[in-house]
Amino acid sequence: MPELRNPPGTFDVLPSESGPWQEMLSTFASTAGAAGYELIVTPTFEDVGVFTRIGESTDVVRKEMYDFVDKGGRHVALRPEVTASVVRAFIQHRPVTPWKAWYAGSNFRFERPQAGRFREFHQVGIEAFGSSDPDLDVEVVTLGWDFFARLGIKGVDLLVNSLGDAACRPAYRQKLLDYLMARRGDLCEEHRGRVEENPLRVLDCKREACRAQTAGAPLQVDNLCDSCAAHFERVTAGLSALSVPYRVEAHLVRGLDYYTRTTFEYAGTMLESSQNALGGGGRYDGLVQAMGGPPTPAVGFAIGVERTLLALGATGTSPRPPARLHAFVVDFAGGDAARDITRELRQAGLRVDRAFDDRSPKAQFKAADRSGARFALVVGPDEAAASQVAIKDLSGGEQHPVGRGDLLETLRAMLGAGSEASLPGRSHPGYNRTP
RNA sequence: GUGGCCGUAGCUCAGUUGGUUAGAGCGCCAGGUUGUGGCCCUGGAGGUCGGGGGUUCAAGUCCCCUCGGUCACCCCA
Repeated sequence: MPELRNPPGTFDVLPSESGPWQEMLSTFASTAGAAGYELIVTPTFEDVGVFTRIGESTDVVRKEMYDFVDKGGRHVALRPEVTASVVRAFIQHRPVTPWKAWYAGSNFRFERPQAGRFREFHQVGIEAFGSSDPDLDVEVVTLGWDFFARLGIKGVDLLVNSLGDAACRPAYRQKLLDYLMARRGDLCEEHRGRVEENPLRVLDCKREACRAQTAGAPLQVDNLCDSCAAHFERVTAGLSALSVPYRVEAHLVRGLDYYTRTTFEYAGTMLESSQNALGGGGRYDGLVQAMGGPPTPAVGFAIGVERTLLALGATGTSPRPPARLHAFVVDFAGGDAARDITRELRQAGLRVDRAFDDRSPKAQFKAADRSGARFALVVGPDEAAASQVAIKDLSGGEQHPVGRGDLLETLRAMLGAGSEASLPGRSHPGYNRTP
């Protein structure tokens, strides 16, 4: 065992297995970009206050925060999620609305790692500020759905719910609390003493005791005020109109308690592990104001990169591996040709690699083969003396010389317009690895 | 924070009731082919048996502690 290792709950994505990451991020970028969302980059750490506003009673804030006092005496925290940072940036910079942003990056939560759960994990997500139009909810939910579809992931369940707003949530909360208090003794041990703290949580409890009691509990969706009911109706109607299959899950209560009205989750039914939420989000019409900004409705989602990659492995569909090399230079005539040719071809837009350390021809050809390159460009003493390069097709074996000056042109012709599609693929054993 | 299972070469693993210099396959490097990969043959490099302590004439093997991994609870991405 090496002395120095990555910290618990973190991991390396090695060059040989980073293809799916790149594929996933570029797919997300183009999906969000096509809908008018633009990249936002915010700090990975913030003043701890940015995150405590997202809900003092949530586990994320209470016990999972990676916070510390820095050398300047500031109490900061590595972000446990990105939404709070985006809201902070929105308030700080006051952009004109509607304001639509997407992001990708690390998040940190101090928890015991397990399948699909890490201390540093990655999310991609979008946030849209300044509109309470239910059709924006539909756009956001659909974007996430389409993202999974574009990756070819099968078996995603879309769960939607409405948590109401300031007008109808308190009344419902009281109604639910009355119902639960009457059955308090039959709830699970955990919730028996915490009903008043957050009655909605009980609905989400997975224990048998609670489930039995909450089966007939009043539901928020049945107790929405007129405007929330109309909003939710428009959202579900929109999803139906766009043929996005969803299921109303009245017990869906998300972990961050800033959500209002629409909440949703993408559940991976293909995952064997118990962490099967691929992503989730909702509307948070009160958060901007709660964090000191102007009253501004907003909606967004976050999707877990690791879990989505797990889902890709589980469904057996993998993103196309990245293109490999066009050519690999084999030079055993001193190295000048390798040095010059790689530069020339790379500047011309080709993907080219070479060997170093003056290795034997055999070793260099072996390296060329392993690189997945389509052609080997061979320069030995004979070719060097004649100012030639031998182009060898690595899939077959035939080889013929061309003049040094004709190399680029000839190679381009042989590659067939140099399209990416002409590159050989390669299997990626790392695709089914976790993460 | 709590619990189950697991730590032997880069990877996947074997190692007999504790008993001599700890093995295999794959991978890597070299040679077979004075200049040619993918197949084959031969050879080589690579290990404080996660770490520490204990029991014993003797520990990879048994005991304790610790670190790490993994899965689950909780919660969530």
